[in-house]
Amino acid sequence: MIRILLAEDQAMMRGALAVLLGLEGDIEVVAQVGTGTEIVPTALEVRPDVALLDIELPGISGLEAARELAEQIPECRVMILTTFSRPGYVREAMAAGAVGFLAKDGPVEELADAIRRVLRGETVLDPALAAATLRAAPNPLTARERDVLAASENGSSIADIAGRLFLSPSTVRNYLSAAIGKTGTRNKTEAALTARRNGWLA
Amino acid sequence: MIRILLAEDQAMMRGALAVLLGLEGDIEVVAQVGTGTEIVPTALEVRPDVALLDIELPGISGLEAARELAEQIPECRVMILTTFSRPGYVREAMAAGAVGFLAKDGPVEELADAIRRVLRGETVLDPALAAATLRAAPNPLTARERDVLAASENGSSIADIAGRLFLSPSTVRNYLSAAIGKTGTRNKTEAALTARRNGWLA
DNA sequence: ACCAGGCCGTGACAATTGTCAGAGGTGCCT
DNA sequence: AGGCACCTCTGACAATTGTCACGGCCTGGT
Repeated sequence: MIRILLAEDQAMMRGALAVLLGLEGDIEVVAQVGTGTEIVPTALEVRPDVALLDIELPGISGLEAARELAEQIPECRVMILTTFSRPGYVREAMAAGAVGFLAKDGPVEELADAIRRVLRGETVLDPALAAATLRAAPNPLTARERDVLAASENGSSIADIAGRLFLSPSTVRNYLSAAIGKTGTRNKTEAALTARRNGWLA
Repeated sequence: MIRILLAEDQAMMRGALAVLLGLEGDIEVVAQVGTGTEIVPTALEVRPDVALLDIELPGISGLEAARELAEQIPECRVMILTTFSRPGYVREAMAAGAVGFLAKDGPVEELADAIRRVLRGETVLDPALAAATLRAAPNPLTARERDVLAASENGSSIADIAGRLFLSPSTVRNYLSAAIGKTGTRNKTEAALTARRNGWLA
């Protein structure tokens, strides 16, 4: 029996996947969590063979959890299951030690088979997605630029961001200006959107 | 047998729900679509008892499709299944003639039962959500303000929006200013975000 | 020890954005 | 006919944002 830990924030999706995987004769969902924070503690307890992680979760992200799992439970294979096939996500997932990357816009039928394949030691990654990721520019933003962009995502003013990050408004404006240049956009809102779309934030 | 039409853009979610509902002895998923545009034509063809519609779909939205279904196939019950329990969505769904509103963050187990209940003529709507919707202010934005806000969601400049909507920049600025006032925000980005969050757009 | 690159800041300037006070026009309701 | 709500536009002004050029402070690599 393949023991699975399933991390997904949308309860209905989580439940549906759990039932579906449970129908496979050789797969057993031994734990389900709805937040990123629960992933590592739960995994330490149940010792799953495969962790199936969404990226965008409350608490820590699935990518961060993947890094921690790789460190603390190296024998547990990590597979990322996400809504967005963003180049930055694929890159980060692989860097975090994931051995599988599946998009939620693919057919469900692939899921169980993908799990079996990663357990056999194979890497599951759509070749077209891999190529697109390699073709796409890697994250050009510095850590500080990422911070500032992330802080601007809710439409905050520069003064707000400066206050929140304990920086001077001028500095924030400089970082934003740099980010606008690097993203090839025209203002901070566009910059934040494209950075997010490319998976360059969080 | 209860005949279901399932509209949901995320293939994995759609497939999982279809399998799950198929496991129920009295339910049969007779059609699955991934875009809003396909809903009405498909429904006209297969004549489902219940249409289970996501709101945010490519093409037309589930809410628009619900309105059309109510007109063209009044005997087909419409149930909305959505990620976001936005007050504006609930309000619009009910106004569009939907008899059920389910959030994807609820348990899957409720789904089949909810379908049976709407078919018996009951209305399925979480009482707490209904109360929150009634408590929340109804959409205060005029049609034009909505247009302008929606056009500003991607971070476009006022000049861009004006060009796209064939309005003068001054007019766009006025609408945005009005929207900022009505949403109680400080700039167009915040205004667009809160309007979207409340389900006041599209 | 030196340099490159990142971090933090300043000041000045131009462009964009947000506010306010107008002034018409339409269509709907009473 | 009049009132009302909405649409469209203008011009002026203040505030915010974006750009540029600059200087200083660390840190890691050579």
